[in-house]
Amino acid sequence: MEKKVSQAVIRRLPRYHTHLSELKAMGVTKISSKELGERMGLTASQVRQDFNCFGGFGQQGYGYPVDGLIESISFILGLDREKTAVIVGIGNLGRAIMNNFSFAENGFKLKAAFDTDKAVIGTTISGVPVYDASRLREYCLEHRPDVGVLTLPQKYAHETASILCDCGIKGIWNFTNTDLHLEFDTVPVENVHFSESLMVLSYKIGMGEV
Amino acid sequence: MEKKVSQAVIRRLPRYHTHLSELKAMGVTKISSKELGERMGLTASQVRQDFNCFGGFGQQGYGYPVDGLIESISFILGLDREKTAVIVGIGNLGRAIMNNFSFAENGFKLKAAFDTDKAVIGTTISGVPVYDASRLREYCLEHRPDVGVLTLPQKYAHETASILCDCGIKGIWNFTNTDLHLEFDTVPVENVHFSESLMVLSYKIGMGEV
DNA sequence: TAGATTGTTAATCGATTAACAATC
DNA sequence: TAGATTGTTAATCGATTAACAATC
Repeated sequence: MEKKVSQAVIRRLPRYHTHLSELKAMGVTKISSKELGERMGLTASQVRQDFNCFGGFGQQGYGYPVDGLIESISFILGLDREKTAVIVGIGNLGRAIMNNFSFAENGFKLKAAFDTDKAVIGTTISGVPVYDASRLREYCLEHRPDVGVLTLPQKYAHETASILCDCGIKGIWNFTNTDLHLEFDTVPVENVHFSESLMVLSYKIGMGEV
Repeated sequence: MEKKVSQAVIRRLPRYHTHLSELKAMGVTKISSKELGERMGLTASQVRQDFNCFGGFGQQGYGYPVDGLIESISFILGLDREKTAVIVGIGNLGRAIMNNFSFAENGFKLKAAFDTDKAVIGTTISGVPVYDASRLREYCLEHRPDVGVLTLPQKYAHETASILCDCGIKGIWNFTNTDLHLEFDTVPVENVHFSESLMVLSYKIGMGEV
């Protein structure tokens, strides 16, 4: 937080977090920028530059404490703060996320799900109640969730995002294969676009590039 | 293909493809770098630089033909080539991808699925046969799929990736929340890490940044 | 022709890498 | 102390933006 942290660094922070957590699970307590860099495919220099964005945490001659680093990164990313979320669209993907994804690991609590299918409305999935999608606005105005997860068909993405924004949502996690950015540009959107990812893989295969 | 295309450009190509396809569906046949840039949140200059990586396609005074651009990008990304894939792990996520994701739109044909659950082995999901995971190596050696999709539990990710690489897989589409890059660095890996994405959103929310 | 917009070169900006003194 | 590794500055590299002549 001391210095300005660039987008490029922010995008790497989750990877550091994942790798450091893995190291911690293996019982590693200290690591050098060189070792960590090798593990992640970064230069030692870059690792040190990145970590220095949020204050020197290393010890000259020894390296960085794994635990301290994880805590630091968690703080920067806001993983240690309690946040709430709702999910809209309980098809296969929505269900997959509700059943398998650990919101808790990132400090999120999934409070409610919404769908239009009468068969699921009123039920509970992984302990989360499913409501009628027509009640989304009402619910959000009352409970003020922080994040909306969009796992619904693309054609409903914009109107739903619009409702969420109206209700003061703080961020949108967008799984529909369309860009929301510009229409609602005061609300941060994080996209998970399967299709774009597979297109990049298609390119990499063709070129034999890594 | 004429000039070297940088990683940054490649990452933008799928977005151009998506936006141009949307425009085409709306009946737009020509677009200027300025308009397209505004739509996507890029400068006109950047759009022109990007397109010029693979040969000038615009017409001075008029703009770019939407169709020609889509074709060009499809060619660069290799979307027009027929590719095959297998998916390993038919939990909620695997099933979601099999049922909802259009491999065909990206030129892929999903040929087989693998799982360890006796209840699904021998069945068919969205027209794709499900085989016993123990037969993965045998299948791949015989059919030589281009891409392996990993939607299985993290702890099996590495051994499975290892088998796929042994069998000459050309690329891995990795949905497990772990990095495969370095262990198999001759095979391109494209990661879809939900957790990393949500962490970035968590950061954006905290900072109020877009 | 006049207006618009590209293709392309030059200028700027930012991110990565290298180097090294500070210090544990 | 000697060895190792950080913190940090300087150098390099690459990507984005600006500018403008070419031309449809």
